[in-house]
Amino acid sequence: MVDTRRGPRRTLSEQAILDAALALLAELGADRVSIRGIATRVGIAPNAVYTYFPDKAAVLAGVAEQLVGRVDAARFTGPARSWRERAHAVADALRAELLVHPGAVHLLLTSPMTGEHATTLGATVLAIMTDAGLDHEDAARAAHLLNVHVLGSVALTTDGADDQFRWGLDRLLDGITAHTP
Amino acid sequence: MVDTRRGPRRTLSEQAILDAALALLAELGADRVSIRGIATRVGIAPNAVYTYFPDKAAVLAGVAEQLVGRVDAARFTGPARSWRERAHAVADALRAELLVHPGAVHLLLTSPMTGEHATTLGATVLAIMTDAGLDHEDAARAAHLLNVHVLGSVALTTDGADDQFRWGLDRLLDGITAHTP
DNA sequence: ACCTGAACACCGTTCAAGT
DNA sequence: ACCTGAACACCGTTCAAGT
Repeated sequence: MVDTRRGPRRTLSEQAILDAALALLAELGADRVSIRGIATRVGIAPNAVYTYFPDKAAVLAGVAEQLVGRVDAARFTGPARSWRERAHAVADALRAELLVHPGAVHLLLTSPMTGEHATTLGATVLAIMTDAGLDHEDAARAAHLLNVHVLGSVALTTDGADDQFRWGLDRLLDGITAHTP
Repeated sequence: MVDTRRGPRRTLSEQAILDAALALLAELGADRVSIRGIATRVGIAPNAVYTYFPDKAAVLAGVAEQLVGRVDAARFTGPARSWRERAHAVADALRAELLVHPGAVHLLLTSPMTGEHATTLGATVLAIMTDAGLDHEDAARAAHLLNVHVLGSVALTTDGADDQFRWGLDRLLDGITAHTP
């Protein structure tokens, strides 16, 4: 029994679209996330998706935002732990989030991350690097470097490879430490 | 005047397919490289491409191989320059190659790099890291780390951002240096 | 082996129209 | 504003058949 009535049903929202996209991502992988698949899942015609998002890229950007939003940035603020411990922790948390969604990395590597969650997480990492003793400019570069390492590592390794990730992260943080005054 | 005859024409090869794919990549971007587009460009029916490659993924893997083959690995071997200079040089060369082909990075991040060119370039970077004084296991990790940095940086930055790339690379090499006995 | 023609099962997106 | 139906311009891939 498919509802074929037209007009608002007041049962949908942007979030419902994103939830469907995330479910598709988890079940079928990144290359199988389609507008038509999302539409079927939420029970509307394919083109009705365009009521909520301007195009597919916007949907995928929303999914990416959703994913980075799942890592709780607040856990890595404040001087309770050393900057290095916190850097390790954010990197691990983001990586773990990406590993559970196969192909999700490519979304983050493609979509320009300008959303709210991405911004706050970026600010958190920036604060960590500032705590490390870097000036504003270097802190921004270090934050970007950490991001590159996390996303690059996940994208480039098929299996787990925890060891290689952590080894690289430690070299990277050593290099940053050596650069502080 | 389109040739509609069937049978071998002896005018095509795997290389011709890859050349067409590379041209499409340069002209239209990565998401516009299609089997049908390649077929049109070389003047055959779309399905005739499957005579040369088993599927699209194989074509894209071939393109990725072609691209890494363009960086001349031999230029970075031997003890003429220090390991650090050579590490800088390979990283720059690979990055430069990826920057001229928009979207090419995603090919390297997606296709498993098992080709001949990829293998020799990997061996070259491994040798550089061995020259740095690392044992076999750490040299492999350092080589992978460099790869992650180059591909991650290119994928994650829209504009040039030479500065950020080099800064990160220097931190990374500092960290590796500090880890040598 | 190398090719064509036709088809299958998909895509993203647009347009006109209904509520 | 939110939705449907139909269409447009594409995809990758397979199958049968011709040379």
